[in-house]
Amino acid sequence: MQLRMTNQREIILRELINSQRHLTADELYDIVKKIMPRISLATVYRNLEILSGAKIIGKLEISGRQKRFDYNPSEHDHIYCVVCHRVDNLEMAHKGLSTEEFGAVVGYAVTGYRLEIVGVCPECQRMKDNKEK
Amino acid sequence: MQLRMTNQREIILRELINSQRHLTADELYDIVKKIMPRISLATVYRNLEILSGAKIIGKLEISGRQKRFDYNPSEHDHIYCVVCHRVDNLEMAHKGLSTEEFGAVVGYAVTGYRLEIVGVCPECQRMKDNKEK
DNA sequence: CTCCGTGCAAACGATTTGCACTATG
DNA sequence: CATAGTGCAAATCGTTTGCACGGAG
Repeated sequence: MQLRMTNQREIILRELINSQRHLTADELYDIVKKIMPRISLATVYRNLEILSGAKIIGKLEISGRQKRFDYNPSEHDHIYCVVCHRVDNLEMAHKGLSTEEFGAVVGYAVTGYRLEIVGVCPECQRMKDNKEK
Repeated sequence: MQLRMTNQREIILRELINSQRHLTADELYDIVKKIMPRISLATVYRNLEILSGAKIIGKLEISGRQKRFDYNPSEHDHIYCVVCHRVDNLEMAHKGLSTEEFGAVVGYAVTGYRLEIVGVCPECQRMKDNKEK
């Protein structure tokens, strides 16, 4: 199955990048609808899923209910506002700073952080090994 | 408004702690239903919300669609299995280790991490200042 | 007795899916 | 011209809420 560059996919991608923000599917839908009024929300969802699967954009599954999509697909950390729920990027260039210093760089008043290491647990490694035999 | 220790609240809390796992509301509901068959899922949701608000348990809003609740209310990091979606605790005692070393301690094969710093963004700080004047 | 907590069902918000149609490569 | 993608509506999933009743303090 190969990717086709449809009109709607192109506009969705372009508007996400132009926004320079971490939009939810429906925020992006509102923007794209102004350009292509007959587009459906389902199309936006489908394309965001496909584009993040292809590593063309990033997907954020953190900080609350709605997924947000990141115009920048490369690895980097995020900073989240508990009041308005916006998410900003943190450049890896500042690695080694404390969370407070990290926040200060982008003007945030830091109250905490969430760290989740991701991987495969011992049980699932074992199951995988068994399958490969 | 003060907290009452009802039968259902007691069982919900006890079973979450006994499990020593990070359960979703419906996983915990399945467990509790065996002990108290007429309990409703809404009661489980309400109590988990109240107990985490009172810092008696922790709430995890990361790693995917469903919230998970943590029997351990104190600050600590988590490690997430991409295959079975379980979440384990990481003890702060190991601070200073790399993410890979962190994973090795608990037997995980680490593939990455998610870091989100939490705070108040510059705009929201300004709004707050204005309100206080 | 007060009023917090409960069970039930219905409502809700975000996301996904089945279907017939369209259009890319 | 094959088949990936679309628009629409309905379905689904996790969670919340309104309401009348029940029980803890």
